[in-house]
Amino acid sequence: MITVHNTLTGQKEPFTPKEPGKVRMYVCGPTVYSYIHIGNARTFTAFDVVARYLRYRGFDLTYVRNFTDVDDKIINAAKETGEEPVQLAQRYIDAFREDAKALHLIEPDVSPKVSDHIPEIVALIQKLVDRGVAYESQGDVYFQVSKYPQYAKLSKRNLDELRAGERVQPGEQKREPLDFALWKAAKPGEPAWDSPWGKGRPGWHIECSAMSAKYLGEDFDLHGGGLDLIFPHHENEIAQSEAATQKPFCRYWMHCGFLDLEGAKMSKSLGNVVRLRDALQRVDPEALRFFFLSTHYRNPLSFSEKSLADAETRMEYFYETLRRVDERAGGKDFGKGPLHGDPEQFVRDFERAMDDDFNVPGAFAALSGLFALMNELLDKPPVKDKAVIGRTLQALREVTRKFATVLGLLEDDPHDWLMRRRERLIAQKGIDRAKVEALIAERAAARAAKNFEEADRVRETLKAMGVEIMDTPAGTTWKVQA
RNA sequence: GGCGCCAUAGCCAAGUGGUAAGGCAAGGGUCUGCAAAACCCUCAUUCCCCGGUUCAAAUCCGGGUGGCGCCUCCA
Repeated sequence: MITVHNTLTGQKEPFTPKEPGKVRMYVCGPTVYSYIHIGNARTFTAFDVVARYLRYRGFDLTYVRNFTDVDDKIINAAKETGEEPVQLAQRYIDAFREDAKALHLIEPDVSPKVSDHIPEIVALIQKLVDRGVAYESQGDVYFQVSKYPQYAKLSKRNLDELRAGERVQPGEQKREPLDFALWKAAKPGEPAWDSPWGKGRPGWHIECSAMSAKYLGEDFDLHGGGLDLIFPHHENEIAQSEAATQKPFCRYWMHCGFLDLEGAKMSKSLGNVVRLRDALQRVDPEALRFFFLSTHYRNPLSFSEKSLADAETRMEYFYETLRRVDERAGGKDFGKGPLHGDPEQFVRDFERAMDDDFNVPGAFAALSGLFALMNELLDKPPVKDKAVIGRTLQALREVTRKFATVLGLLEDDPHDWLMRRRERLIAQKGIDRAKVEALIAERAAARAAKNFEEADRVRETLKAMGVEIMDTPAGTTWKVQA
């Protein structure tokens, strides 16, 4: 039984989708006016793991994540670049797809764009107008909040307080301050579509109501997004959808906590926004995922170079272990027979943590135990029987594959991953590979001649260059110190 | 001001009534010509503070203190 912290109730609840065995999930995707930053990436990674785990648990999942490609910010950005807004939006949709792939995010089943769903949006607005909860005013259409008594049930705000703080923007034609735009009359040069209220474009919130209804139905199971979307975006979605359909909208609302930069908020005005694609130049994608997942999704997460380096060191441990396991036991036949211990115990621990509101940090404990045991079997086997060790290593390796599928980690070939990381570090530190190899050969000669003083001197020289050498039965290998 | 979140070892971080997961760092050990890697051991009588409820609280309640988010575009 999976439990989920539901923002609607503020509590952890048993997760029971409307239709048994089937989950319909909607995650608010990016507004494509620029590249996504690492905060966006954290949220998308969190829901990526939610989606993966629901599938792992056997649910038939329909996963929708939209692109908001019609919006004020896009129009403004396009003014600066001189592009057409649609063209700029498409450029950033393409960029997002690249970023998402690089971060190992699974593809949603549907990635709808606002610009492809104007008819659905217009129809939904019309329905709200017909029901008398929305009104036209000089080419704009507004949702009348006072007509929806349950307004603010998600964010639990006091309506009077909200009214006191609300200001009507110049040019807006609202009856009441809290009313929000469903449709905005076109201004010259802006993208516009025909509607019963004249040329215009959708307001911000309506697209999610229209598109989720189209692909998931009017009442679906899970809706996700960043913490900041609770108000007003999700609040407004609920109001629009429920006012239109006269039935409860989404049943479970999940919100991901913020990522900050060592305590400081990431914001454009501070000039400290870290783009995902820039971060991925410096750190391995899986290490970045590991970092995102190292704190529970609802808690704040603090980004720093140190935390990134730590994550990568941990990934190196995992991959180094897997490389050795594959070398020892990969593709071999150890026959049938008993195992050492119970590999399934790790699966049970993993699932118990994940079932509890997707507690990935808790699941990492199971992962740690699994890797410690693999290393123990490799280096200090507690049993003598080589077949038992081999079979157990293979079984444990299979368990890591299960976890990998859920976490989107450790999906690479271990050898490839380690080599790629080494290449990146060599490039970053500007290490002269030929010189390293020459020094290692020099040292090998010294060792062969039992001249250990000389050998140690070479080791020190390499160390000063940032290169660490390891003597193995197969010869001396080296790696770059992170 | 309103709403909400958070406060656990040097650091990161789980744990929402039954007596403190996991990781990093550190110290000791095994292994090694020396190292590295790996493994083993040690590392919070205690969970921001003060009260209360309970046989029992990091966990529930009340009151503080400190940090943060939203209330305006924001993942």
